[in-house]
Amino acid sequence: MPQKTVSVSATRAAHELRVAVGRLRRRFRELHDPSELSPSATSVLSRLSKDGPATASELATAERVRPQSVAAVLATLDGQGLIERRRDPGDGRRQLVSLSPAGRELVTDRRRAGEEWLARALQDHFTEAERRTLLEATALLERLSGA
Amino acid sequence: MPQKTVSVSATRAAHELRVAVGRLRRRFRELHDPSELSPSATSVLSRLSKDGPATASELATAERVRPQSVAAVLATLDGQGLIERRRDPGDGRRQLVSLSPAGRELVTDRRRAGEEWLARALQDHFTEAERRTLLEATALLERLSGA
DNA sequence: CGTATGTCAGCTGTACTGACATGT
DNA sequence: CACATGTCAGTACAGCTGACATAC
Repeated sequence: MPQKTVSVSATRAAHELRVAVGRLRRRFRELHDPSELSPSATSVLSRLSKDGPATASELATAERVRPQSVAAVLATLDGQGLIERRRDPGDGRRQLVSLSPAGRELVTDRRRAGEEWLARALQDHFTEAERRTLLEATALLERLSGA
Repeated sequence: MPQKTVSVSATRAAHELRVAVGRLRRRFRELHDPSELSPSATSVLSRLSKDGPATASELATAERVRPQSVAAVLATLDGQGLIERRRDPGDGRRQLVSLSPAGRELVTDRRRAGEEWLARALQDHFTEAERRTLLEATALLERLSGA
C-alpha cells in the first residue's frame, strides 16, 4: 500500500542496503578472475538462458544499461562464441540474440571458480535458516532492481 | 559446519545472488546523482560513523580496496570538509581519519535523494514481511562481504 | 521525413599496479 | 637497511553521452 511519506526506518534500511550491496560488489570484484566473464556478461547470459532470445534493445532495457553498453558486452560474448546473432527477417534493423550451444553449456556449468568462493562461504559461514533468508532475499532484490 | 563438497543448490544460490547484486548495483548507479557522494565515499563515511576514527590503512583493509584507492576517496571527502585528518603523534606516518561535524550531520541526514527512491520502493512494492526479510538479509550480506 | 536500432568515438568514475617519499 | 604508511602517476574497465549509418 503506497504511502505519501517515507518512514525513517525505511530510509535507514535503504541506506544500509545500498552500502551492503556496494561492499558485496567490491568483494566479488576482488575475487574476480579476469579470464572469466564479467558480471555484465554473466547477467546477460543468465537472462538469455531464462527468458530466451531477445534483441539488443530489449536486453539494454532489461539490464538497465544503454544500448551502446550492451553492444560492447554482446561483442565480447560473440567473440567467445557464447551467443548467436541473426538478423530479424521482418525488420532488418533488429538482430535476435540467442545462446549458442557453448553459451548454454557455460550457463549451466556449476563449477566456475568465481562463484565457488561464494558457494563455499554460504555453506561454511551461514546456517540453514540464514541461507534460506538469503535465498528469499535474492528474489526480492531481483524484484527491487526491476522496480 | 564446513563441508568438503559444495552442493549444487549452494552454487546455484551463489550464481543468482551474484547476478542480483550486480543488477541492483547498476540500478543504484542509474539513479545516482553525481552531485552526491559516491558509493565508496558513502561507505567510508558510514563506517567512520559506526566504528569511529581509523587510519587510512585500516579503512583500506576494511573496505577491501587498495590504500591508493582509499586515498582518493579521502581526498574528496576532505575537500568537501566531511572528514578531519590529523597526524598520529606517536607515529608520524599515520594519520587518523575522523568525521567532521558536517560529515556526521550528512551521515545522519535521512533525506538524501539518492536513497529516497530506494526507501520509497521498499515501502510501495514490498510487504511488511518482505521488508523484514530484506532487513535480515542486509545484515547477512554485510557479513558475507567481510568473509 | 521522422523514428527506431545498432555501432563508432570519446569521456568519466573507480579501482587497479608500479614507483616513490617519508617515518619507524 | 628493512618495513610500513601514504601519495603520485599511469592503466584497465564498465558505464555514460554524442554523432552517425541503416532500416522501417
